[in-house]
Amino acid sequence: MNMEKDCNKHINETILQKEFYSRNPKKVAYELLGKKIIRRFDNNILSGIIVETEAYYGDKDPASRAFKGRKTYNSMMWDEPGRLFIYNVHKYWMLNLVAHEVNSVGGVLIRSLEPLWGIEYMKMQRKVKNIYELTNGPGKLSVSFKITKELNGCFTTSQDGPLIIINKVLVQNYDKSKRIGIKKDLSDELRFFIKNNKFVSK
DNA sequence: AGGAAGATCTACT
DNA sequence: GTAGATCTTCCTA
Repeated sequence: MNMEKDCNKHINETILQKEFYSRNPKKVAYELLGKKIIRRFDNNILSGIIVETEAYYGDKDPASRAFKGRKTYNSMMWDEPGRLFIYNVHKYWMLNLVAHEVNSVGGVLIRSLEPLWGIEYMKMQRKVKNIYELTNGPGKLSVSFKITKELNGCFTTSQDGPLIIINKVLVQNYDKSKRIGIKKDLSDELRFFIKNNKFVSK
C-alpha cells in the first residue's frame, strides 16, 4: 500500500472540527458541499452527502433567525461554531450548523442530501418510495434523518455525538443562486448546490 | 388570542 | 408548473 495515499485517506476521513465552522458562513456553506453527514440513534446509522446549503448571517440579514436579536429560540446562532441549530418552520424542523467568525453570528442551513446508507429506514420515515423524494428539501431530510429540536445544541465535532460530519475533498462542480423562499433577501447569492445532482431541492 | 414562517403536499390547469 | 391548504411552533400584542 502506497504510504502517501494511505495518509491522505486518513486525513479525508476525519470529523470536521470547530475551526472549519469558525469562518464566514458563506464560505462554510460552499465547503460543506460533498461532505458526509452521519446520523446515529439507538442502533441505527443513516448517512448522506450534503448537496445543497444556504448561508445565514446575523442582524444585517433580514431572512436570518438572528435578525431580530438574541432570543431563547435562536440563541444557538451566537454559540460555538460546529454546534447544531434546529428550529421550526411550518411543521418541519430545519437542520443548521452554527458557523461564524469570532464574536459574530451566523449559520448554514442544510437544504438537501444525497442518501447513502439507511435508505429503507428513510422510506419508512417519509412514507414514500421514490429515493429522490427522501431528502431533497430541508423539511424532508429532517423527517428521513429523524432530526427534531432535541438535537438543538449538539456538538457535531465530538466523536460520539448523534450527528457528525466527515471531511471530504472540496467539490469543484458547484453552482450558486439566491436563497429559496425568502421574502427579503440580501443581494448576495447565498445558496450553494452541486451541479446536475438529482437530489437538490426544486 | 392571533398571525407569520428559511416548507411541503395535493390537486389541479 | 402553479395555487391553495396545511394545522406546528414561536412571535407580538
